Amino acid sequence: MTTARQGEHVPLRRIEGDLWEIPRHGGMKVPGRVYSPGPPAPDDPALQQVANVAHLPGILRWSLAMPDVHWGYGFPLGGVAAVDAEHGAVSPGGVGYDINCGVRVVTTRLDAEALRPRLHALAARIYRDVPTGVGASAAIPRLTSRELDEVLAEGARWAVARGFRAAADDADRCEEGGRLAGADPAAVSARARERGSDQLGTLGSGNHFLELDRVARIHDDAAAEAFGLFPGQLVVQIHSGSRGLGYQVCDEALAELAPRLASYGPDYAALPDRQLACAPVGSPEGRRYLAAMQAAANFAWANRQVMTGLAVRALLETLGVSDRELGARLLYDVCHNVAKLEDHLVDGGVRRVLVHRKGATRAFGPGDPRVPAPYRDVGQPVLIPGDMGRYSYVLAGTEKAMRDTFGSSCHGAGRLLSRGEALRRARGRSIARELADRGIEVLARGRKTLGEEMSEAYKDVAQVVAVMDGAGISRLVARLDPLAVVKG
DNA sequence: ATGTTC
Repeated sequence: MTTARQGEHVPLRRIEGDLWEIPRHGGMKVPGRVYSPGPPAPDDPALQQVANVAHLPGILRWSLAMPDVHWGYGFPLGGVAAVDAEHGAVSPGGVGYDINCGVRVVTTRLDAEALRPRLHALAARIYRDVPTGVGASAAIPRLTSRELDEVLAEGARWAVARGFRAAADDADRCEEGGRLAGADPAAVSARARERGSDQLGTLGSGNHFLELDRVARIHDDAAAEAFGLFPGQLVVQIHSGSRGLGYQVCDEALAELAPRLASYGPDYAALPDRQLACAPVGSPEGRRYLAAMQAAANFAWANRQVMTGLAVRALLETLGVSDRELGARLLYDVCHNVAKLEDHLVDGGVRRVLVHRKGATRAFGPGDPRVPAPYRDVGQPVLIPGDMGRYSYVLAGTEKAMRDTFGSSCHGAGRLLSRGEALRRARGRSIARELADRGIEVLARGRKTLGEEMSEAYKDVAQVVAVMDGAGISRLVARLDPLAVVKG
């Protein structure tokens, strides 16, 4: 039996519009499906990975790729793979190193332009209070072992209860209520715990950011109203994950699963890439990874929640406004690196599935009881960050996403240039100055991250979300333009 | 993404 391998061209045929199929071949259990503006490049290694993922034991329907697909560890970023929750395989590479990396948007009642004179002071205060960079720590006092257990079990709610919040109902406005069931703090190693204990409330590095944005355009009046968005509004956007704790959980799981892969049976032994290391969902190793991954996801939610509290406090104190005048509340919080147990309609019946979303955002449609009540007529908010020099988008999930993508959408702009190539092109330039000239204040620890993260290193996220909107997978609701960016 | 090769 042949298998899809790196370096080969994958076969592609157009299904309709921007939707393309990689027909089943070799050991693929299901076809691949790729959302792409125009024909995908057949030698794109990310497409080979889409075909590789289609070999996963228990995979259902398709191996999916969103329009921001990009080569990653084993699985592509921008990929979705749903497996049978009883007989399928769980794979750490299908989640990624940054477990529950995700995005949240906090809305306010303030007009963004009106606070321009205070913008620098505000950004500087946030930059002071939210530690940034690779090894960032000490946003709040180091967690005791007992506190860390609580964070790992309770997620966002832990931080809300300790006063880190926009409003009292923040956790209800997170996907899954800001907490994954099944999380077991005891499944998180001592080393992962050590790394996490001083990192709650820290931003991290790379594409992570905390932004002050202005609602620049409304695409859908009714949905924007349901989401509490209006033109000119100041909002806070946070993109971060589970920091060193999640990295350690992923790293240890891969180290445990990779050497055992063949022992799980012929389907596992035949996987075309060792980076697809996985285990049966019900195996001891699979269950342990799931329990640790769920705990790391809860850490990430608590992390974004603490940063929310720090940012809201900075707004209140720097602007000298009351809680009521600020009117901060969480619009929504999505994870885009996670595997989740969900019920989906498969072949005419409801089935329990484990959906791996790696660089992909849940996008549940209207009427779904898993969408918070205020948004249920519209569909869940789908938060898609762009690059720091252009814009980000708020979309809404759709019924079509439920049918065609296990309720999933894209997650961001997707890299255009490697980090190295971006740095070469940034040499001799001041990216901060270039952004300042365009009215965007950026505060970052060093020049390196700014070079790696400059606009031209990324695809235009407007083109990515246009594919999702055109295919009916998510609907455009609003565009957010950055005013001030805090980076690692 | 990541105490960026414990």
